[in-house]
Amino acid sequence: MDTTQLLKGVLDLAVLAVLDDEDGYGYDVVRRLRAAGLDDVADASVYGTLRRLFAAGHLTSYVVPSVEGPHRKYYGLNASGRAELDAAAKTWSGFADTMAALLAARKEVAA
Amino acid sequence: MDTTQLLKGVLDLAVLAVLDDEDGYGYDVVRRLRAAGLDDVADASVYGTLRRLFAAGHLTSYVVPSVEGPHRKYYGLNASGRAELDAAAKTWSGFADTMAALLAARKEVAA
DNA sequence: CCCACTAGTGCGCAGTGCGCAGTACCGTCC
DNA sequence: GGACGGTACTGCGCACTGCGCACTAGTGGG
Repeated sequence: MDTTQLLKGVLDLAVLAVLDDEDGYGYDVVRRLRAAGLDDVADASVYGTLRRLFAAGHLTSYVVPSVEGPHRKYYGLNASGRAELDAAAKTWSGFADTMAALLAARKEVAA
Repeated sequence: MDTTQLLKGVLDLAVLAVLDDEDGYGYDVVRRLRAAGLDDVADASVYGTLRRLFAAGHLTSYVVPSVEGPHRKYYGLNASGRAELDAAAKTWSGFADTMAALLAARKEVAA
């Protein structure tokens, strides 16, 4: 099974969740997601997601110069973002529950 | 949040799970998935998934004529399919757990 | 000087679910 | 007996989104 396909639609949620914890910039969000267990997220995906969420009006953005490299573009949740996070989390939970029920109903091959 | 995106990569798993329960044909699998809570799966997606899984060697197939409509193309899991189901279920569980942890870590806005 | 790490952007591709149209078989209703 | 609706499957092209890869650019080290 391809884990990158599982990310479809969920990466938004993951990024929102990470940013709700604390503002962050792309490179850092990638690290946090990896640390959280999403080992194989590609950086391009995260940057793209951030831009998409920003364009959708869910994020605020501000640039902070760095002493150890190029500037960092920080992103943070605004009200719309928090609402979106809430809604997405709810949708996800419902979906996950449905899948869990579907899997529980199958013959117990690997008990 | 778009539920159709959540299905990406998971539809295989859902179809495998449904077929593990009992052999079925496309039209029927759609109904079973809908009944299981996956309300908005499109039939074309299920047919496509079945063909893909069959092409991948995970399914057996046999045609059964029907007295109340066109023939039905039944699909069933073979050993490879069951192995795939097992692996996919495991992958999914791990992924779902990771997401759950990520969501649990966020500030409790909607306790 | 070249390389590695940090940080971001852009382009085009790939997988997969969906919409929609079409085919075909059956029973019913007018 | 022809139109219609439910059953059942196929095919085509589109949309979304994650990924690979190349590129820019700043910093510090061998």
